Amino acid sequence: MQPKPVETTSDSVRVGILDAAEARFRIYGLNKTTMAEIAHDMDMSASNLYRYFKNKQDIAAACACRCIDTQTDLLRGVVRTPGLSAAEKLERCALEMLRYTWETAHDQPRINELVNHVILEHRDMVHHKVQESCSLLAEVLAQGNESGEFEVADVVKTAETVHAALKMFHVPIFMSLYAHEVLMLRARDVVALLISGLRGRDHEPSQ
Amino acid sequence: MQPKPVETTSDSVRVGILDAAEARFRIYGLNKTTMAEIAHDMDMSASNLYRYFKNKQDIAAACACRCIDTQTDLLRGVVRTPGLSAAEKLERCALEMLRYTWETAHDQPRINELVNHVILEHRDMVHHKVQESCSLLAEVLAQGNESGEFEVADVVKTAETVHAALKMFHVPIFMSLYAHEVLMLRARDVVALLISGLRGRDHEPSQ
DNA sequence: ATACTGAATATTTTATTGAATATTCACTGC
DNA sequence: GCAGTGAATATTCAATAAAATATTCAGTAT
Repeated sequence: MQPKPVETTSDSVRVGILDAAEARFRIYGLNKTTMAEIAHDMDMSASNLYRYFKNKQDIAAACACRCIDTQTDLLRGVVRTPGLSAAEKLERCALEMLRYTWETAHDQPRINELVNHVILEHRDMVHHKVQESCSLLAEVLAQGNESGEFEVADVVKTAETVHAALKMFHVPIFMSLYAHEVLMLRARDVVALLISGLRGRDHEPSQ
Repeated sequence: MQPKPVETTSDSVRVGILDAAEARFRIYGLNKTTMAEIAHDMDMSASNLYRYFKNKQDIAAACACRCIDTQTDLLRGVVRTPGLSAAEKLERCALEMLRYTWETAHDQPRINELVNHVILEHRDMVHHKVQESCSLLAEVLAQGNESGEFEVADVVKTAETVHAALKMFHVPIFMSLYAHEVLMLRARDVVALLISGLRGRDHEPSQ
């Protein structure tokens, strides 16, 4: 009477394959990692990998998905931290996200390249990630409304607005264009200006 | 006693070459345009082009520079329009820039690709363009301060902050990720939120 | 000296092909 | 049926040579 083992065996193999693949992708990148190598790490034949994944692209996509989830988890961690004001959470969200994006872009260029590549054929993954981020931001805005810090009419729409204004700090391309310090200061400033706006009485989302 | 003709001849040839090159770049792109073709359009030999430009990359760079200047001119047009409030100018700046970026990305993909390529080896061009944009935004903020619409302590720094928050709408990559309408609405919302913040009394730039 | 050219040379792009890798499939042991 | 394999086939990569193009240069005309 185990609790929901469902497909324990098959699933754990899948996870194992992803772990092995990710480890190699990190070091050698997607193109320089062969199915044979991943299979060898798992003590199986290359052909057997196809029992768990449709093809190599699918393994890459699943890896990218896990990376993106890590980002969302990070945000969730901040948003669900007890004892922080909404304004503090908003700032931490922006700065944590920036830190993570920066570090990934610099310390794990291979994985970053992998994610960028996968995203090209899975636009929906980006939209899903953005939506999750916005949901979390909406939570913060709602908290701000309750505590009286903010006065936001439409938390969902405004979350999207805030997310758009912070886009620059989420996107790897900009990481190589500016120094880390500059980005941190800039992010702080943008958040401060946004918070100032969220307090305002007269902000009306269009339509 | 002409007024400053300086290098009239040589300069007009340079402009002619750039016009010819740009026309071909627009249609065929940088790589599929040869020096021989540009030279033929100008009724000269390919080797003679080198009297006016160091090499092909330089012609491309000069073309990219002209495109970027067009953008800045657009912004300047909005900022120097008489009879608009600072808030109206800010919104028009954002929307005009978005419209231009969108149209360029969609109608002139070759030129866009050219600019992106050139930017890689001339980072300074980006920074210069950003600085010019920020100067113009700073003008608007200063106007807002004078008219009482805004209360901005450091117009230069805040201009950079506003520019960062609007980054998403200036950068071609995002143009293919969202529908034009969505971007327009989102830009409007971001500007509205920023304006609301610029009115606030308590916004302090960090450091 | 300035504006220019055609021929010579250097560099880049393109095409080709053999090798490496991805993917499929018929088959084995449980 | 499920988990797995090795051999066969399809696709992609990488090295190379050939062709196209960029760049230089010696020289002409004004």
